[in-house]
Parts: sequence; structure tokens; C-alpha cells
Amino acid sequence: MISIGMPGSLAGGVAAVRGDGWDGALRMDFAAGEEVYGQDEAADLIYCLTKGSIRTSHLLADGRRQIGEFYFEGDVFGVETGPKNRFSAEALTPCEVMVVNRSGSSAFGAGRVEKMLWAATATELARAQTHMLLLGRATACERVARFLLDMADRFRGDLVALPMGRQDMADYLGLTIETVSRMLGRLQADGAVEFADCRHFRVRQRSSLTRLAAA
Amino acid sequence: MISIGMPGSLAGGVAAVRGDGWDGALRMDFAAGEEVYGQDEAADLIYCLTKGSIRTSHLLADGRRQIGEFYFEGDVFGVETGPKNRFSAEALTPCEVMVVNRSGSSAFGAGRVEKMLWAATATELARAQTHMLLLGRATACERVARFLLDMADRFRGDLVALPMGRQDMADYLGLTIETVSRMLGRLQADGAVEFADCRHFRVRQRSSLTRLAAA
DNA sequence: CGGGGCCTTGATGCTGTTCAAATAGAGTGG
DNA sequence: CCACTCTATTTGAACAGCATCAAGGCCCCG
Repeated sequence: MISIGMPGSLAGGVAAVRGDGWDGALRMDFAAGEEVYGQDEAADLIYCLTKGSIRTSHLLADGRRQIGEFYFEGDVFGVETGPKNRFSAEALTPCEVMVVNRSGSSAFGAGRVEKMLWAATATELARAQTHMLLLGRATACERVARFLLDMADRFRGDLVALPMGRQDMADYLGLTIETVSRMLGRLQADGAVEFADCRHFRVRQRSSLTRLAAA
Repeated sequence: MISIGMPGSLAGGVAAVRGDGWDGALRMDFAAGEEVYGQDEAADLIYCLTKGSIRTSHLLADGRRQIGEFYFEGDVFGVETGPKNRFSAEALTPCEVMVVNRSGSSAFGAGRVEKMLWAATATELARAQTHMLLLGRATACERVARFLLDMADRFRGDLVALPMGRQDMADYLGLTIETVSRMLGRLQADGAVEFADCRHFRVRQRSSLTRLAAA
């Protein structure tokens, strides 16, 4: 069974999410800033984000933090490879998620949940590899440029909203907030992007941005 | 069908690898330095390394290189998430591998190949995440210390042999050869490890090494 | 109006890179 | 087995990019 932890209010009811294996899922809601699951907790649930934005983060003993990934509407998160979560997940904005128990219909490969889990794991691997390449051999400017491109591609629409703050971007990109801020400034000065305010931008010259992203 | 590319000599015959889904696999041999598969080639085969060491690497247009992972005896490699390989794979030493076509018995979840592929993907995700954390927020010294610990753990035995050169380590850790060399020197000076020659070391004080790895 | 986050901007410093050269090691042919 | 060559590794010195430290500005909200 799904046990509902302290945070997050169970919204009761059961809704279908495209019939992808989320039919029997329970819906939960989270307020901005609330934790969906914690680092080192048992990893037995999988989540589909139906509304809002989520970040997963890994905290080191000395306070250093690495953001694993950002998730938006339609993304599946909570895919973990071990019995315990390597990352924690927090809501960046008010969120609505569907939850299923991964060991639900346990026979391998049988159920829709397994198919969905398989697809989600593959997506997760692709993202982790992309992220790895970003962190391994990209300059600060390239990292920020790629991040903006990625965000612009994930939100279809002219004006892109960033649900996360500078610290989250920095911890995702392996940089400091100051460096992120400076690079954003530089990209804007170069005419590649234009910021309406610190959380909203539009791509001005995709070619410049792509060139600066270099990879 | 499996098509045998130019490099790698088909050793004919069919051998079972623990009955894990490798029963119908073909064996191939590669010489040190030979490419097993190339970046951007079609990703339809999966490999089990039965002897030797493999590295996977991703090359950027400007020559920067990121090593994805090192694989040793018993490891499965060639798990890719898209239709084309994001990485290439090269033999570090003479290698013996078993090859199967991933779309062989295609019905999802049905065959042993699928079970194996599922396990391999999960392992791959775990490794990619570990690697991501390494590259994101670790100092040069921590990276090298963790690398040595990792190698020591994967090769059971007192004296650990490194099948890769300094450039490979550097490209794996997101550092330069000079920095890697300096950090190895420092770790040895600190008494954490001892190098017999530049490719063989033993762990002297695991506690120091673990402390320096810090994560 | 005042307080507290968050973001930006500037000055300075450190970690790791780059450039350069010496040394060690591996492979080759005599 | 030795001499020679070529490559890999180590070491040193100068440099650069990003981090750190420190203000200052902006915006939200009481």
C-alpha cells in the first residue's frame, strides 16, 4: 500500500494519467518548498508530476549540494536504483503529483507500471548522462547557455519562466550563484537572451546561444 | 542479426555467460586500443565483457573528451537510451566480449535479454548518477581519491592494476593529466596509497583515503 | 516605511589549467 | 642485451577562470 507521509495532503480520489500505468495512482498535492521525499528514505514510490515543478537534490555532509534534475509537468520522477533514495525531491512551486508503488504488480515486465518504469528509467539515464557531460567538460558560460536552451526547449512558448532560483541553478550546474548571475548577464549583453525579470526570459538569438553552448 | 563490423575478430562459437540471457551471444575479441563501437553509430547491440577492460568516451567537436565509464570483467556495456550511441567504446586491453542484439526477442519484458537489459540499465543509471555527483561538486583531490577507492573496490586484491593511462583518468574525472598526476603524488605523500609503478598501487590507509574522498 | 530575501556587481584570492621541460618507461631493431 | 626512439608521466612556473568575500540594489510583504 501507499503510505502517505506527513508532508503533502492526500487529495483522495483516483485519476487516470493517459492510461500509461497511472490508472491506480493516488493524487497528492504539495506546497512550494515542501519535501516530496527525503534523501536516504526508502525508495518504493514513483511519481508523475501533473502540475508544478520539482527539483531533486543530493546533500553532502559539509553542506555542498548537487541538484540532480528539474522536473516539469508530465515528467516522471522518483526513479531510484537502490533501496534508498540517493536524492530528495522538493516542490519548487505548488505541485500536483500522481503516486504509484513501484513494487505494485511485481512480476517483472508484466504490468503497465513496469513498462512505464522502464521508459522512465531510460529517460532518467539519458538525462543523467547529459548532465554528466555538462558537468565534466563545459565552461561556466557553456553550462549556463545549455541550461537556458534546455529550459526554453522544455517549455514551449516565447517567454520562458524559471521556477527555480539562482542557487538552484548554481547547484545544478556545479557553479556559484555569483558566476551564474554573471554569465546570465553576459548572455544578455551578447544579445543571446533577454530577461524580463530575473525569472523570465526569452531567447533572442538561438544561434548565438547554441554556439555558446558548444556541445 | 548481428553484423560484425570491421574491427574485432569474430571468434565463432557460442558460449553461455551464466545463463543470464547471454546464451545466444556471439563472442568477439578486440585488441588493445581497438574500437568496439563508435559514437553516433546505431545502438542495437549490448555487450558483456568477459575479459579485459573497456572505456566509453564522448568526443566534442573541439576535441574535449569525457570518459563515460570504465568497464571490467563481468560488466555489461553498450546500454544506450537512444537509437544512436552517445559514447564510443574502446578496448583498453585485449578484450573478450559477448554480444547480443537488444531487439532480439523484442516483446517487452518477455525474454531473458530484456531482464538483463533492465538490470544493466539500472546499474548504468546508478553509475551515471555517482559520476554526476563526482563531477559536480568535488575538488580535484576528492575526485582522484574516490577514483582510487572505486578501482580498489572493483578489483579485489591487494595490488590494484590500472588499465587506463593518466589522460583517461583525467577525462573521466574532468581534470587535466597534470592535476591528476599531482593529486596522485599528494595522496602517496600523505601515505594514503602507494604506487609500485605508475599503473599499480595499493591502498595504505583506507581511512585517510575515505576521508579525502569526502562523500 | 522598514525588514528580509534574493539577485547583482565589484575586488581579491585560490584551485586547477596551461605552457614548458625534464624524467621515466615501453617498444623496436641491431 | 643494449642503444635508440617515442610516448607517458612527472614536475615546475605563470596564468586564468571561477570562487570567495563584501557591498549594494531590488522586490515582496508586513
